[in-house]
Amino acid sequence: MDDRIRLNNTKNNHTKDRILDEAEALFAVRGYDAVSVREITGAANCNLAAVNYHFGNKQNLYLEVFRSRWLPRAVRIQNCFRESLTSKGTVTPATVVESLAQAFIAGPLSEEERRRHHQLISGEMAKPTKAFKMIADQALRPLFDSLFKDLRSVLPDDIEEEKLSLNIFSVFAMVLYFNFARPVISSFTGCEYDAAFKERLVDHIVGFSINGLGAELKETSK
Amino acid sequence: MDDRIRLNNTKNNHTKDRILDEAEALFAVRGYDAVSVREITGAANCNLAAVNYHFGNKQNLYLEVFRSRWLPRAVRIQNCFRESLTSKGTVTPATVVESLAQAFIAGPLSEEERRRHHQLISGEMAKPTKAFKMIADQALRPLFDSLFKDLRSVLPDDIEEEKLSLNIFSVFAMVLYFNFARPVISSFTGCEYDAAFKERLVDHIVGFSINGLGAELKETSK
DNA sequence: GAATGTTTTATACAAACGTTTGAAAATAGC
DNA sequence: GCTATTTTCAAACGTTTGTATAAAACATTC
Repeated sequence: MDDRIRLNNTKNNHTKDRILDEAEALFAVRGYDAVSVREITGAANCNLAAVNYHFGNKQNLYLEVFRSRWLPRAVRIQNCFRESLTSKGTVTPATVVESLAQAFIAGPLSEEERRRHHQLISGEMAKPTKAFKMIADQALRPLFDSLFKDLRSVLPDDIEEEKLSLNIFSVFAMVLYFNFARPVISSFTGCEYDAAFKERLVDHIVGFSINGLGAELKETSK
Repeated sequence: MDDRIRLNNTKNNHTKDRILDEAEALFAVRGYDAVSVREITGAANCNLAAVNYHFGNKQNLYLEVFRSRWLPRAVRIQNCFRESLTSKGTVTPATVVESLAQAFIAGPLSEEERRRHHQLISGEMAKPTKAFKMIADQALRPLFDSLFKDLRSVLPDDIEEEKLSLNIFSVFAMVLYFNFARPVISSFTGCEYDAAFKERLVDHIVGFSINGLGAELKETSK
């Protein structure tokens, strides 16, 4: 049967799940083509043929990684965002951006999960495969639409749809960039991605999104 | 000899150059591993062994693509930025951001060149190879430092280094994102990347960077 | 035009790839 | 405890991969 009953969440003893876990980790770091089936099955401690037995072929395994690992995590992030937003009481541009940045940068994922998550989506955005349509339809688009609604309700009525979209993309750009370009940012700023720095990052994104560089200017303008 | 005398810039008749051109185009679209040497030499209309003869091996060819194709383009973009900035006369946060966005989004590169350029750098940022250190040292870091200087001179003296760095990264985040996430943005906004849209993009980046969402808010605030 | 240095060619190679196979082992159902 | 089903296994398949080689073609110099 395909839908197996999971008796305990503690350990992952099923070959199929082990393969998915190891495949995800490897695909995230090195990309689809650079990872061989032998490497995956080696890391998962199972036979070479297991990939083809459980997933049909390598491509299907890659897709299944997104379906059964990436998507649920995207849902967790978005739930975190929504909860954070409602807990703040009022919906304002600032609370929306703050909740969003927090959910993505310091949200419910572990550091390792976050790294994987953003490496995988970066790979898909740079060179989309069949997986991209799935995550665009099931995660990106819904989040975008809900942000669109939220912000439209707290921004002036006469704001153009395009302008609003570009604003959302700009916030996204920062959130994604500060995640996927970590090596560059760490190297150029000398900052490690610890809890304190991530907090400052969220503050920065909120400040920049609401006030832009203008905030800095006003502070000392006479 | 390695340094050959180029008699005419009109056509690319040297095997070595043809290989570089075709390799770059293929690497940009599909990535290093997904492209075979046979495919490259096929596209370049030369013998399979030509890659190893001229570049030693495939890896070296990839590096040479960045050294002799990507870097010069980065220089062209940065020159365009500097010229645009000095032509504007005064250095302000707005003129810096505008010149930068313009150079990257509507700058000196052809559409095809820009696509390649950003696909290659995206690939390296997502999964850095040996090429990354080179372009970081020779292109990214110098540009970052010069922006740092420019903005420091027109922002309050007491601004922290880290805050300034994050501001620069935020502008970069948008510039890069609006280039490399084109498919997503086109799909979600319904806009083609024509000259008019790119102009609106530059305007948006400048507006967002200077005023953030605050600009939208103020427009209708009593 | 013979000699020399450079580039291109066809062909070969071993290694690694994704996938298939059929039998062995493990598990589940009764 | 036997049967039927599911899962694992070692081995092999045919391709494709990056690289090497040595002869041929071409260019240059004397």
